[in-house]
Order: sequence, then C-alpha cells, then structure tokens
Amino acid sequence: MAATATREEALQNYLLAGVSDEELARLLPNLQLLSLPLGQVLYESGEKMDYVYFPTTAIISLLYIMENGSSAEIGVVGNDGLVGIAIFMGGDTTPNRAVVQSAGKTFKMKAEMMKDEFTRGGRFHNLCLRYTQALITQISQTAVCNRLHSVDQQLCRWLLLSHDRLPSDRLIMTQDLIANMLGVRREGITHAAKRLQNAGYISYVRGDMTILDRKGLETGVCECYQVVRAEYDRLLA
Amino acid sequence: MAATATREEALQNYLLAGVSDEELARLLPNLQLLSLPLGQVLYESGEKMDYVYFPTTAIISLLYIMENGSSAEIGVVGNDGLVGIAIFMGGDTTPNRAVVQSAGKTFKMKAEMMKDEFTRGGRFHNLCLRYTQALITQISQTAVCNRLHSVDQQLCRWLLLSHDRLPSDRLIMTQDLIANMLGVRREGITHAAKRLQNAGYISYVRGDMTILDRKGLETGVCECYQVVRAEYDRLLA
DNA sequence: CTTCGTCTGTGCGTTGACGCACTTACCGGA
DNA sequence: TCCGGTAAGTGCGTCAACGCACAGACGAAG
Repeated sequence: MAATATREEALQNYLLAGVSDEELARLLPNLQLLSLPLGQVLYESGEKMDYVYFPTTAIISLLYIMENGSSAEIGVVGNDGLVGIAIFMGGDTTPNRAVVQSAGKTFKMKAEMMKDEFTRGGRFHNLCLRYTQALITQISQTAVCNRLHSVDQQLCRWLLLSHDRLPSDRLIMTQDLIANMLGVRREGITHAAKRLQNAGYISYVRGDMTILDRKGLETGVCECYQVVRAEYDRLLA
Repeated sequence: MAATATREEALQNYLLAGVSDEELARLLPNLQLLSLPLGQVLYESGEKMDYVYFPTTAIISLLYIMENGSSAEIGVVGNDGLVGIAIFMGGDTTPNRAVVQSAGKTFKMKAEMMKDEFTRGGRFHNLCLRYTQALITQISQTAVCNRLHSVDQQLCRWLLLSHDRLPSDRLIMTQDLIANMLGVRREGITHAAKRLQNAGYISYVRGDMTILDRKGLETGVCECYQVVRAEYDRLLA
C-alpha cells in the first residue's frame, strides 16, 4: 500500500490539479494514496491532526457530536478539496469529527509537509485559502438551511452535494446514517426518501441508493444548494 | 472625521492588539476610526468589499438573506476579530450581508492595504488565519444549534455571544430584530425573553435590554456557546 | 431453506414553532 | 395633552418534526 503518487492520480483532486508544476513536483513524493472504508474516522473532535487528506473518490463528512450523542453535519469534502484545514489555519485541531461518508480513495500527507508547503506562499497557499472560503460558505449555508428549510429540502441538498463529489450515481448509505448526518430522525428520512423515490428521482434498496434524475432533485432543493455550488465554481474555477 | 489611529485606540481590538510592533506601526496610519449606527450595512451580499473593519465597541452581524426576504445569522464579530475575511482569503466577496447589530466604533482599512500586509506573512497573517478558524467554529456551531436546540437555548447563546463583545451590559435591539437574526418568529423571542426576564436574567423595555445575571444565562444555554468560547480562547489567546 | 440481524415502512400521540389577528403599553412629537 | 407609531404580549388553529412501538422485508450465513 501507499506508494507515492503519480501526476495522473493526483490530478483527480481538483485542489492538487490547480497547483503549479513546481509545487506539484514537491508534493508528489509526500502523497500516499489509500482506500477508506465507509465509517472510518479520520479525526476525532479535538484530536491532533497528523495528516491532511486530499480525497479523490472518497467523500468525507465533517460532524459535530453533541455531549448526548446526537450529531449534525457541518460540511462535506470530496475531490473538490481537502480535509484538515486546521493544520494550515494554525489551530491544529477542530471540535469536529471527520468520518468517511462514502468509501473511496484519498491521498494523505504529513501535517508538517503541509505546513511547509503552505508557508512558501505560492499558488498552493492561495488555493488552500480560497478552498477554505468555499467551505465556509458551505458551512454557513448549512446553518441557514438547518434553520429555515424542511427535511425534504435538506435531503435534496445533501444528495446533490454528495452527488457532485461522487464518481458514480450510487451512494452506499443507510437511512439511519443519513439521519445522523442531517441531525434528524431516521423516520423523517424514510418519508422524504420515499417521496423522492415515488417521484422517480432516486431508487433506494437497503442502504444502496442510486440517483436516477438529477434534474428532478434540483426541482426539490432550496436555494442553499445553488448558492454553495456557485461559490465553489467561482472560487475554485 | 476619521483621523488615523493611535496605538492605544488600536489595542481595543484584540486582533490589532496581537500583532507585532513593527506590523502595528505599518497599520496605524491606514486605520480610520469611525462610529457605526445600528442597522448600517457594511457589505451587501456578493458586493465587492472595499474595506476591512476592526470593531472596537461595535458588533457586526453576518447574515444570509433568502430570496423570499427571510434571514438567518451565521456569525457575529466584535472587538475579538475583523469583518471582511474574504479580502485576504482571496474570494473578495461572500454571499452574506454584514450589518451593525450594536452601534459603536470600529476601525476601517482599505482592502488593498489589508492584502499587502497579509501577504507579508508575519504574525498578522497568522493571527488572521487563526481568527478565521475561530469564526469557522462559530459558524459551525450555529449550524448545529439551529438543527438541534430550542429557541430558548439559542437566545441564551446569542445573548452571551453578544455580551462577550459588548462594552457594557446594555443591548439596544428590538425583539423583531433579534428574531430576524436568529431566523425565528418575533413572538418566539417574546416568549423566550419573557422567561429570561421572569428568571431575573435580563430586563427588557422596548428595545433596551440589560443583562442582569450572566451566570443565570449560562445555566440556560446549550453546550454550543461554551464550545465556541473555548475555541476563541484557545486560538486567540 | 430457515433463521437472524438489519434496514425500512407505518401508525400513533406529543410538541415546539409557525402564521395570523388583535390588544396593550410605551414614547415622542404636535 | 392628545395622538400616532412602534414595540411587546396574547390567543388560537395549524403543521412539521419528534419519540416510541412495532410490523414487514430483505440478505447473508448456516
């Protein structure tokens, strides 16, 4: 496992695809490709982060876990970005858990190497910051959506955000897990998912979901999705 | 109006208080002190940001405004930080409105000067990033709180966050405005505020609120407040 | 083929927040 | 001193989401 990365592999992550040739040459020998199974925890809340992750086909969910065990997702990261912004932002940790929402591959790199390259202040530095701003928009819109929109709308938003980061149309995930991410009841997801299935937008069998009609989902979503999407496009073009 | 700042004035903002002497010397001639009235809009959603603001006694609220006119607060900034992180994060704008939640004073500085000093990469650069991470935590916790907690708890959280940034125990703000910030009904705030008043934690007369018992408020708040507070203390010590 | 565990569907009663309509209280200006 | 405007309080029906309990339904292991 974990041979150093080739240029072609690295380009599957949009952030790595955006850096200069010189920077990429420095990064490549330090990037290890690995497979992440569903549910694996990359960081625990408050835990020191030893690695930064650049997903390619995996999707990582950022969660806050309440003292009573309930949880809510604050953001999601795929091949559009990186997990571990606290490493270069200077805080070293965050009060969040990072967990694999969809199994797949990711690069990892030692935190020290990340800091070194960030400190050089080139395109990589700027890209990381722009990505961070995009993530802030996603988190902000999650806050707004949690406050003002229905479970149905939020499920649509969540599915579209996931689909954007997915290498296929299939998502392996039980309704119970989705409910934990969105911070709602499992039954609430059952109802909402059933409506989407009846509308023909998705098909859903025991933890195996397929997105059949993206356009359809987009008709059911609130404006939050489009706002986030537009900011990602604008900031990371 | 708007003479350049003295060292003593500048130190009222914790971010400015944390930079090196050399950096502060460069910043001071570019800082203008001004008074902000309640309700003034510093940035409109998507609008180019010409200035960055370092509040001293003013409090600024970051809001998202829905297409249908309803709104929700995603974060609040006082003398602990700055308004306009998008300027140095590289996005130049955000899809949010920044509005004065509590009248008071603030410094402002031209966006270009901000970028220049940030790019130098010294203590100022690092402080800005650490502050940004603290703000991310605040926004994240807002998302969580919006999902999982009652209006009563959220009002307590909001009052405590405001009080932390307030030069006194008085807050000039109608229930209607608080409702807009929290994204809830005005009547909901009426009820919650009444309970707090009955408990003796606050007194409230026509848009003039006084915090009487901070400890009391802290008994009614959810863990979200403490999480945010701890991160600010940790990151900006 | 059966069994067991897990995932999904459904039906309650409950509740917190909403939307609306209206009243009361207060302040400042004419 | 009265009056108009604004802020706050109240009542009531509605609804989305909750919590709980339980019934199918499917799939893998034996």
